[in-house]
Amino acid sequence: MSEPFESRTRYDPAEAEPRILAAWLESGLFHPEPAGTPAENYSIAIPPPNVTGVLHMGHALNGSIQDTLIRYHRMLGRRTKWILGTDHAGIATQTQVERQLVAEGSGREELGRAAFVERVWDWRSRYGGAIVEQYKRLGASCDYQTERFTLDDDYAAAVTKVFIALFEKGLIYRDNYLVNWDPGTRSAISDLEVAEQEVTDTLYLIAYPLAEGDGDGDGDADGEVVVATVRPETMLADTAVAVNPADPRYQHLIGREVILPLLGRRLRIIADDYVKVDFGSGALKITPGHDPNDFEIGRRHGLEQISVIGEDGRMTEAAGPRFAGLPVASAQAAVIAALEEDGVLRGREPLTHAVPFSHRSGRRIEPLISLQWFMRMGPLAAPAIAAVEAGRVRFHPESQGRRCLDWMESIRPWCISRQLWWGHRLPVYYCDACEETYVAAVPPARCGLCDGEVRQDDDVLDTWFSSALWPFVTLGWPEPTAELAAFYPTDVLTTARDIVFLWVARMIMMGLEFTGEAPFHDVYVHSVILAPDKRRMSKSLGNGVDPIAEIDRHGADAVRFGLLAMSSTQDVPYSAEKIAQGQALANKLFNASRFVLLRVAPDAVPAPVAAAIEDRWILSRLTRIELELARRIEAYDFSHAAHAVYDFVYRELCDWYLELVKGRLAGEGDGDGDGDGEDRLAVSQTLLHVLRETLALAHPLIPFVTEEVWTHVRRPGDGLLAGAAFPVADEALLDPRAEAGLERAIAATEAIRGWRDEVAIKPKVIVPVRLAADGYDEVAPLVARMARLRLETAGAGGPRAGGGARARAGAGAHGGVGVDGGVGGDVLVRVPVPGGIVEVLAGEGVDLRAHGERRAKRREELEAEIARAAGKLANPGFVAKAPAEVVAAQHERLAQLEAELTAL
RNA sequence: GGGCGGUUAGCUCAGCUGGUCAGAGCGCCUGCCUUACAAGCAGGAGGUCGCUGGUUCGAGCCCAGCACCGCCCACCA
Repeated sequence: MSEPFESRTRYDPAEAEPRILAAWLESGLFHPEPAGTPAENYSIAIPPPNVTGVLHMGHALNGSIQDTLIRYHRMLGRRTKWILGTDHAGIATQTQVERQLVAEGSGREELGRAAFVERVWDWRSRYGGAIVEQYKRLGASCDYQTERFTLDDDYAAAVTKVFIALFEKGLIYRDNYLVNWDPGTRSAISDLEVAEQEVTDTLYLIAYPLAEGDGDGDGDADGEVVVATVRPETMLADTAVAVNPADPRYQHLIGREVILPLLGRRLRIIADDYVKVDFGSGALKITPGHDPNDFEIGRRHGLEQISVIGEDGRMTEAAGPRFAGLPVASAQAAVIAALEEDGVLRGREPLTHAVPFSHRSGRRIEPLISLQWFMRMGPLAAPAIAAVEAGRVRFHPESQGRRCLDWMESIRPWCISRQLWWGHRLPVYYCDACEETYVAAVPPARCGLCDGEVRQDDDVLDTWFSSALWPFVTLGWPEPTAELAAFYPTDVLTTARDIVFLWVARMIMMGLEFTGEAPFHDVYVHSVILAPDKRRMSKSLGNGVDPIAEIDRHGADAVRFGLLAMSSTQDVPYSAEKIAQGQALANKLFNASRFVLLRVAPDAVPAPVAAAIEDRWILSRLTRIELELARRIEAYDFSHAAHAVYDFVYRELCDWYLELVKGRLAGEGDGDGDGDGEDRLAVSQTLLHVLRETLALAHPLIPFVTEEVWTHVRRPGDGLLAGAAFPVADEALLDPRAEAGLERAIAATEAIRGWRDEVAIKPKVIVPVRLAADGYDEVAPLVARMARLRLETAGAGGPRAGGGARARAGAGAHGGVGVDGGVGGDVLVRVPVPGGIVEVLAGEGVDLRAHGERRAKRREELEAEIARAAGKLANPGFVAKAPAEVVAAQHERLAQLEAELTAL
């Protein structure tokens, strides 16, 4: 009713959104007081974005999904909490700050650990809040009052407690083990942070001469074994050569020795099934110190583990004086040169194979043996597997649950220590004097055995270790807080599939281990939004689309709607069209609301008043959309939910209902001349009711525009729409008869409009017709209105009271044929509509030839369809085996088609 | 090497337990500045549903094989 509606014909999100957001934040609606039980309440823990991060499309989609769920449940009256926070993101954050230091001509080593960590905190306080502000732009109704950070003191204390508990349980241990060494971050990383890439390397064939006097008794150095490798520099760490025990070429050599070129070490020839007979020469050099497979073989055969590559990416002393100190790349060249010199290089050929790369730094992984902390996962995975199998945690789609199970069932130890400074430092202390180790929250002042100094382990925990505790630590665990009691377990976890193992599986394990309950009962795994070119969005490709820029351009509702509409369970390319569709929807809703509010009496009470069939129809359709939307949201089917809202608003509400009631609102009423106050009030009440319910049901998906319009339709005492109730479908309003009637009316209207267009009748011309069709008792006037017809009664000679008054204005002025009254029974042409025909009594400029063509075409269609239906019914198999109702439906269809054909 | 998903209108995608299921948005063509919206409204054109067989009275929808495309897992130097 207020001024914007009178003047503005377009919804302006840039103007409205900040205002609405401020109102939401101020309302306190996003912050629930902890009370009630988790079963009554609804909570979601946000996947904590990296504190360094900026909002990308994945966040935007994930945020839109979570906010839709959160707002929906809040409107259902549940006490609703969306747990917000950020992740310290060890490697990512440290790298970012280090880069800054380098730019300043400094570095972390120069700063020292304490100062560096200080610097990161400083950085975080300055730039760390950016992404939270971006979530606000999206309209995310997180609990901004209780934002958490994975490195806060309380959080750190919880992490320490967990570490100690798992250590005491024997699940955390320290070991020398072959790890994925990332030369970029100069830290070990876990298997999950490694991604393989195809690389073409050179495969070198190297001859290892047989050692003398070791088997055949004649003392000759009578041969050689050729091995193949793409990493010749690692040969310096070889401790054996392996062959397949069944390989006839080598059987006689098993147990003998070869001489390692360059170093002269004697290597035993061992037999192991792992070696493939048909690959390369069938002999495999064994390097336990630098190859995962060789490491396993080495353990099986009790071989020594030699490390020739250090954590600094240079060759170690063990590589021998010629190579020690060289960077790996130069060492490779030097080794090749030396081998050639010695005449043992037997060949080289290109080999394309998969090689591990660091997800974090992009550098090629250097497998090497390192003293690290590990976590034994089997005992933790077992209860998680049971929970997923029993359906206590359900994945959507189910295939992701299967995938998660597969991973958990073959889970391996997790390397949890990282050689970084930014993170949760291990609560582990060593006494160097007596080599005692202490694992404790509070370190002993001095060693309990020898009274020596103790020092803390330098390493920090993998970021995912703390992330795994997210759903319960954010709520206050290990303290028995009110928040924990009210909101744990949470309800659903939504994410893309790339962190199902990295994060989701581990959360389930840790939740079960430390709280006895799975942290959520549903996991919704959504699409990855690809770039429009169908490749992954990436900085290096430069094909990313910035959601904030899209919000600036099209509004948050448009972006939310678009993302939800394009999402599915598989990857989807970003669709600018869907965003545009969302923007159009917001605008449509805005203008439809203007239409209502500029006409409806301010004193009208919103109430469903079924005064006419179209009222009963829209109320019935509204009820159906309410039922559908609730069903879709609860099934995590957001794409259909979005499209359902769109279709309802466009098709049913705007295209048909608003157009249908325009006349009644203008006071044409039931034709008594000067408008019908009673009917007008009824329409007003219904319109207001439908509008309010439409806003409410669309609100979880497109919160801003609905909230904006709500300010104009709300009544005294109504609060924000965000705090209003989601419409409860009133099934008493379902009205199949009204739906069938309108369905027929709409089909007839469309048929006549199509005909009009084809025979070139001017849009403004009112065409006099006689309706000779069944099923239009209640809706004939509606068809007349929408198709711009004037209904004559069969056999009558003059205009009817009902249609006459309405038709006069447009048609009379243009002098259309026969619209001056006095039309007789002469039928000009016949137009088929469902259930019969419309007899056109006269028409201005009807293109008879076009009409003829159209009729002929329709006749052809009908004949084809009749033939098909008749054919089916003539098939004895069909009649005998198909369900009776299907056969009956086919009979009815045939009858209708034939009736239409006859009428033609 | 194993597993999963996809192949439907020019483009991006819907199509539930087989029987009006051949659809939507965008794009395209035609007509309308109809007093909510011209970033709008009305109408229209456009597809042998990847290929080949099979099951069935009936198949985008089920089965088998094949061809492409994508993703995940995996220890072939």
